[in-house]
Amino acid sequence: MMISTRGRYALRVMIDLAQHTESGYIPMKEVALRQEISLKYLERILPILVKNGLVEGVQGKGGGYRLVRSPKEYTAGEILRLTEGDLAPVSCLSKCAEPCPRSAYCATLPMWSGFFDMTNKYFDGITIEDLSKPRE
Amino acid sequence: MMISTRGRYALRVMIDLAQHTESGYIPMKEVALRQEISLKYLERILPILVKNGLVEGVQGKGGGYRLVRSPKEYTAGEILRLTEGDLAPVSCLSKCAEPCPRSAYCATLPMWSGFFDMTNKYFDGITIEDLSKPRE
DNA sequence: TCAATACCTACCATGTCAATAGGTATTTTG
DNA sequence: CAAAATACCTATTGACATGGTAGGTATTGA
Repeated sequence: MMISTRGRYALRVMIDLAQHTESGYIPMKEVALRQEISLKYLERILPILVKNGLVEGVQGKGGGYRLVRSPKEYTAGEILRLTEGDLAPVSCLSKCAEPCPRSAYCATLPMWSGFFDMTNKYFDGITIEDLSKPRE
Repeated sequence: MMISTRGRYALRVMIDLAQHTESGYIPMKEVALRQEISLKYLERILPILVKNGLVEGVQGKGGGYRLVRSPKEYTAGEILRLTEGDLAPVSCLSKCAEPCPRSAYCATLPMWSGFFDMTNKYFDGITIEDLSKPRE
């Protein structure tokens, strides 16, 4: 299990916002209802997206959230890396890991690195616009 | 983080056994020393490999473990799926998950499925023989 | 003034991970 | 036969992450 609900919910919120861009600011209450996700939990995820400049939040009546860029300018990779920390398949490749003394001769490290690269490329090749379209 | 130490250690044990096939049965004590892994922890991982027929274990003095196939006939994918359960990136794709009621219209499911397939193909394309060779 | 909203912090229950502890069963060897 | 070496088994533990919930405060529009 690599992607937790935090990253998955963040993606679904972004998709939901993309599907309602013309409606101005969207309250999370609506998104929570549509997506069947606890509002309280979403309220803990959204600040990550706000602080990193992916969405804009406006308080008060009539407030809510909206995307600050066009949906095609967000990649799934960007959103997942923010909410999940990173997409490293093993701890030694995580950005916050201390350097492994075995790395110079580790037989499996190239395999993990290759997978890591592939993972980032895969998710960076998918935009919120792609995900917002109805499925064929 | 997708792959835990269990899967990583299992791979390293298999590689170590592959690098010492000519020596008959290899005691885990030796592998633990070479790989700098706790013997007690390895002893909890090996039964998984034995029960699934990947390695053979012989008790008693002079005993140990050995591969039952040629190193090129094991894939990293096979070993990881055994020790990690499966390689599903999200819970809804895990084999032991109850069916998700949103699957028919979930906007992100195809992305996760595509990644799941890619993951399995990547690790199924790497054999223990590949990993046993010295790095270039 | 009130309602609706974002935003904030603390808390909690559950499960997994990574390992340790302390054995038993089996086999070879002296 | 005794001892050593090995696989094999089960219970326990501490740390941590996950997936929330609870209970607020701050801000804004009507």
